[in-house]
Amino acid sequence: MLDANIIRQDPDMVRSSLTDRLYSTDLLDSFLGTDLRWRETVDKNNRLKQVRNNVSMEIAGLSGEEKKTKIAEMKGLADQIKNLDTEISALDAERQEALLLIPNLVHSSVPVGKSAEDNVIVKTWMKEKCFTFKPKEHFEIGEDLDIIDFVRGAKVAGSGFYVLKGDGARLERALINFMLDMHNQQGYREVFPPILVNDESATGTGQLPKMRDDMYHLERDGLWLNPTAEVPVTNMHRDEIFENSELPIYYTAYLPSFRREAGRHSDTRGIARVHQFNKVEMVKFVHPDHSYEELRSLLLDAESVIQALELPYRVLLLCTGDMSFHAAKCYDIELHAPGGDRWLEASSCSNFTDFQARRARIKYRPEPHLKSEFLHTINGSGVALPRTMVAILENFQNEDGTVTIPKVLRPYMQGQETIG
RNA sequence: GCGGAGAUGGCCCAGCCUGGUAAGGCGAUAGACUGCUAAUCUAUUGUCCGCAAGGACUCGGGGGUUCGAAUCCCCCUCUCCGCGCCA
Repeated sequence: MLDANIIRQDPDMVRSSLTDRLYSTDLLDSFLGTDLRWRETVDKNNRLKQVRNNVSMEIAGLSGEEKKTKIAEMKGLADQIKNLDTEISALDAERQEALLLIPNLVHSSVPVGKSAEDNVIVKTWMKEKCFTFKPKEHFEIGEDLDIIDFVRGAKVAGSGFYVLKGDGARLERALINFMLDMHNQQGYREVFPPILVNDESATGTGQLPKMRDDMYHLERDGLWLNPTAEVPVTNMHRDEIFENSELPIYYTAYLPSFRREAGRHSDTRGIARVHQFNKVEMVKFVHPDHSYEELRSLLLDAESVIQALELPYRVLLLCTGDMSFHAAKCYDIELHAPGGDRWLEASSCSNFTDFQARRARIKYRPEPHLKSEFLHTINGSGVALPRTMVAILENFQNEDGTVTIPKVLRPYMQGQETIG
């Protein structure tokens, strides 16, 4: 959520940010109009309330006929105030609605562009792997080795779900432990939050109202299955104020995540795009002055996981048109999957600046006596499991159909060196 | 799920029965005073509107009654205690 004051002061800046992100500027105009009417009405009502407060004080000191007369006079005023209150809450709801749908302002270093094609490759690590045989795609490998079972997944929950079996399940568990251990060493505190989140949490990080259709909803209890650990982890501190000395705060969390992937029709084969997936996430709460440095270091922390796994990857700086609406700046890490010669997004590292903090009211106090201000939140996957699994299976496959286990994972698999 | 007790400013806590517009304390910061620290005194220490003067709002959340609600009524959330159920 943007600061209403900034929108009022510099609407043209907001307008150009919206345009760069390929958003309509209708929301901005609708906000400005409603906001003005809201402020006028609040002001008008405050004047009436001032009269009411003053007269009520007088009444307390009166008695008899005089008191009765005053009270009679006030009845009409009470009705007027009540009507204005109703009007104000309707206007406020309207302006909040617009405010919640306006995307974050883009950082000046973000390239302007329309689609994924305009993203900028800022780093490439390791050469794409060359094979002396034709590499298989991960779903073939998974089924040949009987470590991924799509049929059983579909039977249990439906299309878009799968079962990991035997060494597949163990590899998943090894990856989770390896990643958590690594992030622990990098200074992130491990947490295991609720998987279900309420409306306030989903609004706090920006999933609601815009992404409503992409989340699973439990109607009866009013809860959502988290689409990313970013939601519960960030919302742990909703409505909290930190002392400056407590920042920065780093968390890491392993959590299953759920996405309905409504309206998606391509990429249905395999485990690269599924409804339920594991992810190890990093979340930072930082001082606004340091958020871009913190983003860079978080990106490096995510990269180091992939480097340790010896997987070829590249880092993209997303353009304005391809960024999610709550990010001010975002890097994607893509893994190379040689089976289908594809690049798979395994991590998205974003600086949300004060966008989420304002929605979720997460503040810090610059100095003990000073007014609290919104801090900045940053997060990134470190990293998404299924796509890492795809990259491992496809990059480490051998001609005989077996898969070599990356060295760093072997301690997590009782020293086992291959699957199959 | 049932019964009981609670939720008050950054923190603690009074006020609620009997409606009159949030007392007091702690911590923090600034100033005063004092060889220094401490103590003491004074001020500041929630949100919104407003350039400002100023005003409005705020007692877990939402409704209602009233000229006026922390206080009375209704609904909801969370916490604690007991009971029930349960991996």
